Amino acid sequence: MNSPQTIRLAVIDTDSGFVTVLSKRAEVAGWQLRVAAGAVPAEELVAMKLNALLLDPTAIGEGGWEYLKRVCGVLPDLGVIVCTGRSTVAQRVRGLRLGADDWITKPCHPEEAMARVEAISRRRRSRNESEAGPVVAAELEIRPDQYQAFVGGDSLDLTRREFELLHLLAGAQGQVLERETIYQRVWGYAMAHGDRSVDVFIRKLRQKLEKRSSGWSYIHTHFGVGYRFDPEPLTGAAGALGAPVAPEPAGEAAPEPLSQVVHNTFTAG
Amino acid sequence: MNSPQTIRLAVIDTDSGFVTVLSKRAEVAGWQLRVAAGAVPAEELVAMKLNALLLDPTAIGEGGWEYLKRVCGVLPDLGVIVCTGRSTVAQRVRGLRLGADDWITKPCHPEEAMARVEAISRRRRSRNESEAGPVVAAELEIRPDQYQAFVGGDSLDLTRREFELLHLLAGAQGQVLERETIYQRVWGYAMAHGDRSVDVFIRKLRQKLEKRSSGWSYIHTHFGVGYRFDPEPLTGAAGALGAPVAPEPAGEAAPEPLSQVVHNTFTAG
DNA sequence: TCAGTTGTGAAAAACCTGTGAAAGCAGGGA
DNA sequence: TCCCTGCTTTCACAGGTTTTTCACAACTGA
Repeated sequence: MNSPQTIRLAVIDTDSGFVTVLSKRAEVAGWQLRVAAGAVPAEELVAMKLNALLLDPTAIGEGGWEYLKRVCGVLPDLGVIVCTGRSTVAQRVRGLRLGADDWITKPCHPEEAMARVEAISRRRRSRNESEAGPVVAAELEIRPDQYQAFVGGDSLDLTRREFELLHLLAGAQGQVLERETIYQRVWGYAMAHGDRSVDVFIRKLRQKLEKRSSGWSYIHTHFGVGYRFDPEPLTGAAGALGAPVAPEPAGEAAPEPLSQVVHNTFTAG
Repeated sequence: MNSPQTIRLAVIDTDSGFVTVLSKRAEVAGWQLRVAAGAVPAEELVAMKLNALLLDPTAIGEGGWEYLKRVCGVLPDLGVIVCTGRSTVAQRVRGLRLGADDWITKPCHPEEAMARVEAISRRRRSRNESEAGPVVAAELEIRPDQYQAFVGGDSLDLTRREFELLHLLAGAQGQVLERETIYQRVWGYAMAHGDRSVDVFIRKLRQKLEKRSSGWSYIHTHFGVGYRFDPEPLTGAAGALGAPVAPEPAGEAAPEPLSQVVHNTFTAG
C-alpha cells in the first residue's frame, strides 16, 4: 500500500521567511520536508523519494535554468514547482516548457503553495495506485506484501530489484514495456543511454523462474522495444528435469485460450 | 513514438476576447480545440478524449464549484485548469483541493495559459503513454500496447520501424502522406535527399500484409506524392476466400477529430 | 521517347540482446 | 575499524536482427 497522504517535498530557496512559514505549516500537515539553500545534486533528489520539489531558481543563481532542465530530465516523475519573485510571461513560459509543472509568483500565501504541491502530487500518486494484492500467473504467485514470488510454496529468492521488476512486468501482463519505461518505474529516474541494467536483471529473473518453474516461459523479448510478461507453457520436452511439471495443463492454468491470442514474439522461434 | 503532441483541449468560458485569441494560437500550434460557453456534461467530456480542460467557473454560474468537483471526480485523468478573474487565496486553495490541477488568474497571457496546458498534458501523457487504443482496419488489428499488428489473432511479426510506419499510416487513414512527412514522424528527424528508406519499409509492410491478409489491399501509392492507407477488398480472383465485402469497417479507435476551433456551445445539459 | 519515380533483391553497416565476469557498494559482524 | 557477503552496476564480446544502402528493373506521366 502506498503511504496514505504523506507528501515528501524538497524546498530549494534562500528566502528564509517564506521557508520558515512554509515549514511550520508543512510540519503541521505531517509532510516530510527537506530544505536546501542551493543546488542539490540530482542523485540526492532521487534518494529522497520525493513527491515534489519547490524551487526558486534565484537561489541557485546562474545555472538556474540549466538546473531546472536537468532535474526535470533525470526525474520525469517528480513534480516541480517554481516559486520565485517577479517574472515575465516569457520566463514563465520557458520554465514550464523546460519541464516545470507549475509556477508561483512571490509573494505567495503558503497555503496556496501547499495546495499546488498537493495538486501536483495527487497526479503522481494516482498512477502508483493498485497492484497491492497478490498476483497469480501460471505457476507463479507474486506477493507484494512479502516482496517475494513463489512457485508451489517455494520462494524464488528474489532480491528487491528483481522482485520489483517482476512485479512491474506482471502488473502489465500482456503489454510490452520499453526499457526506458521499466527503468523509470523500477529505478525511479531516467535511464542513462546505454545502460544495460534492465537486461541483466531480466536474465536473473529468467534464471530464477526457470529454476522453479521450468515448464513455462514468462518473459518475452521484443526486439528493439522491450519486454513482455505473458506466461506460456513450453510445449517441447523441455521439462525433463525431475521437476514436478504438469505436462499439458490443458485446463485452468492456461491464462489464455491458445486458440486465439497466441501472439508470438518475433524472436520466439 | 506516440501520436505527436497534438493536444486536445476544451475551453469553457464566456470571455470571447480571451477565447478568440487563445483559439487562434491553439490553431497555429495544431491543437484540437473545443469551445463552450456553459457546462458540458461529463460524459461528453469523456467522449472527447481530452488532454485538458480550461475552465472559468463563472461561465457556469452558481454550480461552478460543484461542476468542477464532479468533473474531477468522474475524470481523474483529465487535466483541469481553472482560469478566472480576481480570486482570494481561499478560493484558489479550495479549487485546487477540489481537484483542479492549476489556477490561472485573468487577465493572463494566452501563451502562458498554453504553456500551463502543455505542462499538465505532459504529465497525463507520460502516464497513459501506451494507453493508445487498438486500431482496426479491415482484417487488420493494430495494437500499440504490443508494438504489433494482427490478422485473426496471428501476428504479422513486424519490427519496430515497420510497426511505427503502419501505425502512422493507419492513423491517418484515407489521407495521403508525403515521404518527407512520414520520415519526419517515424524516424524523428528530417529525411535526407534521396533516401529510400520509406519505400523499402513500405515494401516490407506490403509483403507481410499480403502474407496474412491477401484479400485486401492496404497501402496505395500516389505517384510523385507519397502513400495512403486505405483498406480495399480485392475483387478479383486474388482473394482465395470469398471476400466479405465490408467496404468501410470504420474501426475507430482514434477519437473523432474535434473540428479545429469550433466556436459554439454544445448545448449544456 | 524521355526524365523522373517507384519496386525489388541482396549486401553492407549498424544496432540489439544474451551472457559471463569483474568492479563497485552497502550492511552486518568480528 | 576491517573484513565478509550479497546485491547492483558496468564491461566486453559473441551471435543474431534490423536498418540502411545500392544497383537495376519496372513503371508513370508528359
